[in-house]
Parts: sequence; structure tokens; C-alpha cells
Amino acid sequence: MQLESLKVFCDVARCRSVSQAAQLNRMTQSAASQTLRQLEKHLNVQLIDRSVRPLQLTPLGQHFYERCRELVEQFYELEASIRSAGAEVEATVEVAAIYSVGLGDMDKYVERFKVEQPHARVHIDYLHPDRVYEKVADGTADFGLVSFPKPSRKWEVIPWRDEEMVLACAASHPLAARQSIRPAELAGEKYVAFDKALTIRRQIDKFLREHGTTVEVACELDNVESIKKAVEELSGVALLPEPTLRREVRSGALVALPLSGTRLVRPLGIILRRQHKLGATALRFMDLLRSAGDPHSPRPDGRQAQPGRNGAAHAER
Amino acid sequence: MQLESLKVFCDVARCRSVSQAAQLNRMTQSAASQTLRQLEKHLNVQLIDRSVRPLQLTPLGQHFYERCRELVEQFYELEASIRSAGAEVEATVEVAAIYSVGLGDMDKYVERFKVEQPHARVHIDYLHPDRVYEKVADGTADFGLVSFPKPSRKWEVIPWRDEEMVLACAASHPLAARQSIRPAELAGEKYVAFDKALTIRRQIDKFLREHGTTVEVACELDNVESIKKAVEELSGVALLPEPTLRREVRSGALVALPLSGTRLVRPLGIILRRQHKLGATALRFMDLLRSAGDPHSPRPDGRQAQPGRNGAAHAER
DNA sequence: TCTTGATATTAGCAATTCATCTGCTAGGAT
DNA sequence: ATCCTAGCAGATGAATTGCTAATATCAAGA
Repeated sequence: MQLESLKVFCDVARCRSVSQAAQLNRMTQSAASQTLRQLEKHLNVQLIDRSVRPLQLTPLGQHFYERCRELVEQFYELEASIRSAGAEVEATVEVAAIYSVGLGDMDKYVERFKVEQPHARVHIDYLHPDRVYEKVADGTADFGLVSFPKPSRKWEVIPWRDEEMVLACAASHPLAARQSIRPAELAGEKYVAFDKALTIRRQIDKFLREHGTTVEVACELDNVESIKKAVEELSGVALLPEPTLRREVRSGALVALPLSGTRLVRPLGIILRRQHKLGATALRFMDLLRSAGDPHSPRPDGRQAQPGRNGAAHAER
Repeated sequence: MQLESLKVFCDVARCRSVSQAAQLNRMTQSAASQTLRQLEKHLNVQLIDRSVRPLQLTPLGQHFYERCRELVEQFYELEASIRSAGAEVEATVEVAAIYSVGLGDMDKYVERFKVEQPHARVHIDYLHPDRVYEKVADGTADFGLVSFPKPSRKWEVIPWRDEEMVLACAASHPLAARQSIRPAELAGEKYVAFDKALTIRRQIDKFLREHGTTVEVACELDNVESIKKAVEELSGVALLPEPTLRREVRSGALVALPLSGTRLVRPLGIILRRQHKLGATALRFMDLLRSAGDPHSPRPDGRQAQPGRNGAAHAER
């Protein structure tokens, strides 16, 4: 049972002519005639009275036409809506990122991408790390941006960039005048920590342990923005990724002290579902991110990114 | 675009399994898989996420499923209703008859037919002759029963039976005692005539003219029942087909006098649209009528009627 | 009856569809 | 980690289907 057959029948019913209906459907009169006969045979009824000119619908045919027409129209509407929705989806990149990837950074990438791909739309969700993994796993996001990415069967990890961890403190803090600081010097400081459930907290704890230091945890928060605010207000200190502090350092609200004698980095990674081929648009946006973060790392699928029209995608900020 | 494809997709969406959906649709898993792929290609979207087990619909696929399911269900409902309506139509005989064919006669035929064809339904409309021709011409009736059938390109005429015209008068009328009557004796009688527009009126006028008689037309009516009533109440006379008078003669209300020395008959005929092949049921009912009316006239299409299970159709009443 | 415009029919060809078989993948168990 | 199993996709050959072109048939009007 072909939908086209129904359309042909509806057209015949409207035009009262097989030939015209055939033309409307880009087929020969013969094909239309056969189609109608087949339809009637399938339904085991006579829909059209062919013994008069112009042909006429039987009462049954009339009834069938009225209902059928609606259904056919509705279906073609649905088809069109799905098609356009599909094009929309294809042109949209869904990214899931942890809070602290930094709105400032991502905005720049998005702006740059929109210049290169004017028809494209980028949507970034800033979420709790667990939610990021979820959205990647269930396909709601094309890819995710997380810190300390953990490999798994379910997803593939592409290293993106390493962020230097630095000590943040209020401008009025006694340490603010220092050029750098050794981990050991943090002992006794009022420390604002990440939530215990977060990987970064465990990594920092391990780092401090390795340097024989224990800090006095004043409070625990699950995102960078809250920690920054707490550092300011409690006049505490915190170890945070350097890029997330830039705005506050520029405005003078906070001071960022590099660690001396050692180094702690927060690796960021792109995660994406295995065997899940990304759309062309998503692929291009990922390439933009990667070339900005680490232009030399290989692409996991071996495909070449479409180069921007002027190679700007490879320019470091 | 096949309706079956949509059904397969809907089944896949319900079962979350291609194999099961394939079984439901009596096809192999391979065919179902190809069908789905084709559907997705046609719509240019991804409906199903095949990278997880059990498979899952994409958001787009979910949306398509919800709308599609309704449409498919509605269509199958429509299909079923049309099919059953078609069977109904096929089993129903639509007959258009002039008023005076006689309800008594037709009832007998219908009763007998219902015994032979228990599933069949017969519907008889008693109409003005012009309406009978119309209903046959536009296909609303399978065939028509008329008097003095006029041949035409539009319809075919099959002689059915001739009805003897007799003089009707009230039992109290002076002529009622006669055994028969000559046309000339009608001169001066209060005559109840058919409407001038009717063929039978013209035929009767011609008949009387040929016998050199003129009658005094008391009133004109367009159907036999009214004429009979008028004959009774006005104590007039009328020339009417003998079968239409039987009931009144039996009850003693009217007397029927055969014409002597001459004869006038009203031929009845079956009319049906040329090239309009009747359904099997209509054909059988027509055969019943014809064998009862004139068992020796040939059938116009050369087809043999299905004989009744005991040949009763050929028995004269 | 004849013409005209339109539909049905037929045969042959091209495209599609389907089933079998094989290879691959995801998920779960050891 | 590595194996096993169920389920899906892809290739190939067989069969069906759908289409076109040519021809026959038909209804309506002159």
C-alpha cells in the first residue's frame, strides 16, 4: 500500500481526471490507471465510476476520498516537519560542559565558529560533571567537556588542554603580595575546597598529601564560581585552574599565585560516545576547540577537519 | 513511501527491536532493517539510535513515531471500514421502480430472493418514472423497472413482462355487471386518466383514437393508486394494468373488465446502464425477476445466472 | 454513425524488494 | 580483560513490482 497511490487517488478525485492526476504526480496516464486499479483491487471495492465522462466517484469512493485526503495531507505535513527538524538538528551542535570550562573561553570559540559556519547553531549546557557524562552517554549531547576525563568502554576521551592550577586569594589577603607560593605554605590557611565527590578534589588532596601538607578546609563547594566568591568573602585561599581566575585577577578582586617548586594541572578532555559518528557540524566545532586547545593531538577518527576559509581556526588566542 | 514501512517503524518503536517488528510484519529481519534505513534516507534524518542495546529512538524518531502512529492507525481503520462497506454494497441490490410495478408483486420476489440469498439485502425505491431513469443513469440504482421502456444509448432495455390493460370501475357502476367491454363503449364515460406527461397516457390516447373513441376526462393523476381511488369515489372508469387491480377486485371495491375485440398491454421493462457490469447479487436478483416475468427472453450480457438451489427461481406464480 | 478526447490494457524492461548468508557490535558472564 | 551470545547490517542472487510505450476500448457530442 503506497502513500503515492493514495495521493494519486485524491488527485483523481479532485480533478475528475486520471490524465491530469498523472501529470500532477509526474507519471504517465497508464501508470496512474494501474495504480488506481491496484488500489481498488486491494480494497476490494470500486472507488471510481469509469462509465461516465468525466469520471465520477462512487459513494464509497467519495467517502474514502474525504477521509483519505486528510490523512495524506497530514502525513505530508509531518514528513515536511521532520525533514526540516532534521536539517535543524544536523546544523546544531549540542555540547555538554562542566561549569568551570569557562564561559569566557567558550563564548570566544562559539563566536569564531559562527563566523565560519553562519548557518550553524551551537548550544552549550553547563552542567555537573555527572550530568555531562550522562548526556554524552545517552546521545543528548554531541560531545562533552570534562576535567580529569576517565576512560570507559562507553565513551572515547580526547585530551584537550591542561590548565595550570594556581592559588587564589583575595587581594587583601596576606599572601597576595607574594610572587609565588610553595604547597607547604598552605598549612594553616583557611582553605576553600571542591566538593568531596568531585575528581578534582581527590586530585588536589592527593597532591597536597604528596607534599606533606594538610590544609584547614573552611568549606566545600561544587563549582568554581562559588569557590571564588567564598575565597573573596571569607578571605580564604583555594587551588583553582588559572583560566577560571583571569577575570577576577584583571578586575583586582582576586590574586593568582603560581605554585613554585612543583606543578599541578587540571587536564580537560573531550568525551564522545564510541561508534557514534558525529554530524559534520559537530565535527567542525570539535575541531575548532581542539586546534585552539592542542593543535598537535591526533584526531580519533582519522578524518580531516574542514579548514576554516582563512585558517583562523588554528590561531592560538 | 510505503505505508508498511511506517507500520514497521512504529512496531520497531514499540518493541525496541527490529527482529520482533519484522516477525509482527511477516518479514525477515533483513527486510525490516532495509525498510528502516530506506525510511531514514527518505526523510534524511536519523530516527533510531542503533549504537545501544536495546535500540532507542532519537528525539526526532520519538516525535515522528507519536504522530506517525496515529496516522497509520487511522488509515488502517479507514481501510477496514471501506472494505466492509464494500462488502455491504456488493451484497445490496438497489432497485428503482415506478410506483405501479406493484408492491404486492415485488414483495414476493424479495421474499423469495432472501430465502435463496440469506446474506443479501434488497432495497427498492418506488419513484416517478423520470426519477427511475435518473437513478439508473447516475448509477444510484443497479437497475430500474419501468413501463413502456424507451431505448437509449445511455441504458439497455430488457423486456420483462406485458400487463393486460383492463377497464376498472366501481362495483356500483352500471358497467360492473358486464363480462367485457369494447373500447367504443367508453364514449361518454367519466374517465380517470393518467397525467399527460406519462407515456402510458399517450399510449392509451392513441389506442382510443385508433378505436374512434373519445372519452370525457374527469381528472388526471400521475399514479395508479390515486386513479383507483378516484375511480371509486367519482364512480368513474379507467384503463389500468390488470395486476395493479387484483387486490381491489378481490376485496370487491372495484371490478375489472377485460377489453373485448381488441387488446392493450402495458409492457414493463428492466433498464440498466450500458457497460455497467452489475454485481453478482444484483445480477441474481434480476435473474429472479426475469425468470418469473418471462423465462424465455435472453439475457443481455450472455452470462448465465446462478440457478437457485432447487430451480425455484423458474417457477411461475 | 463518426470523430474526438480520454481511459484501459498489454507486453517488455528496469528498478526495487526480499531471503540467505556472513561479518560486526554491544552487553553480560566468567 | 576476554569470551560468548543475541541481534543488526551488508552483499548477492532470485523474484516481484512498477513503469513506459504502444494499442485497444470507450463515452460524449456532432
